[in-house]
Amino acid sequence: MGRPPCCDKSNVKRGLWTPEEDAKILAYVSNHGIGNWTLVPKKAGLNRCGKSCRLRWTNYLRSDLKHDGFTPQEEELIINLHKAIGSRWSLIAKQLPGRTDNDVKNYWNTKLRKKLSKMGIDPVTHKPYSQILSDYGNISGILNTGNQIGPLNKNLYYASTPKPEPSSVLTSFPNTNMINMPMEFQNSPSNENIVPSLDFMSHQFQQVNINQETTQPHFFNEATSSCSSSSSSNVTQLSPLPQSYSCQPSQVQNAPSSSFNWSEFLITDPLPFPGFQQQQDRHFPGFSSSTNQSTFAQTPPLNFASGNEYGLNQVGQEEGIGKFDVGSTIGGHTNNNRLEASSSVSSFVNSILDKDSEMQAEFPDILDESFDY
DNA sequence: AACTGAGCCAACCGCCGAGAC
DNA sequence: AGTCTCGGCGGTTGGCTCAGT
Repeated sequence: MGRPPCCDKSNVKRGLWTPEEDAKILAYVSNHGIGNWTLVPKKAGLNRCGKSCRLRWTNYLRSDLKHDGFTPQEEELIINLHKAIGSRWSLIAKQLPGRTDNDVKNYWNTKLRKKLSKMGIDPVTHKPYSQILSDYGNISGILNTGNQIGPLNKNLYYASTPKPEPSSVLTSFPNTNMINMPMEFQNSPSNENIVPSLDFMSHQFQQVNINQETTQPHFFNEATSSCSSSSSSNVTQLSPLPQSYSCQPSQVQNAPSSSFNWSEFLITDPLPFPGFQQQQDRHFPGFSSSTNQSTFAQTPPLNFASGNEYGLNQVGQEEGIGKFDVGSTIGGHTNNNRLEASSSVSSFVNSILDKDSEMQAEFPDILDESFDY
């Protein structure tokens, strides 16, 4: 039953590609075009998995790819799109001609994330660290029920946090409530804009000369983990944290002891995206979470490149770079063929709106709160 | 010259939805 | 209807390069 396997994975070559192998793929594609990748290794005379051939082609060999460095315009577009839709690298890459999702992802991880962090902006939430502290402290103060369970575990912290600079100034947490975040709130997906991100925590600890043995808050010490990023016990059975550092549901070992129905808060697509509401408000004054799609379709086009709030170089709008033209796609008014958003993007936006409405209904108090940059 | 650590990036891993069988 | 692969995707890793010591 089913198809035969595409290749014998134990007998295929792995690792870096040689120029000869590249030439074989190029020759094959130029003669036959791209189609069934499982046939490519055999027909091209390669001892590689078809999936590996496809990746080599899409990420490196395609003739339309750029291999030079990212421009400031591309850089800012990536930042703005990441702010709007998170780590949907393929969607972001579609707005950058000649770039692959792998390119964008690597560039983000190696350059942009650090750059934002140095500027005092949390690269996950795209909010200033000071505001995250403020938001988190306020929420924690309101909802603190006495549970002292941290959303991040020690291993994750150590794995992600650079060694403190010897010259760092010894301070303390501005608001100790942040280490006592109530469990109920940690597990609400609507809390994503408020839970301190890993990057934020990393940044925060760079400002603190931590004596790991004596002064490190129990926030990081308390939990143990069976997965790479979350604690055990009842804290992280379902994680509200962004996908990049949350446990997969299959990794959950123990059912929550609470009668609270956590499954109600599970969403398969971890919306909302940090900053999306701000984007709506910024570009469409009066556009509320409850705005329906027909209203949305009548709004002006989104242009994520129009802002320059990070102090980076202004995007070259004269070249059309950065037109994330959601409005025109949905409304059917396309003015920029080169960078027109795909239908998947528009449906993606629709799903955002749907989720947003659901979240608004379920957590009105939290989502009504505005976040200003 | 040798070693070390950070930066970078190509490639792999594992998950998922769609569709073939 | 159930099983399986394919293709797409995001996350992670391995190895190369280079600067600093």
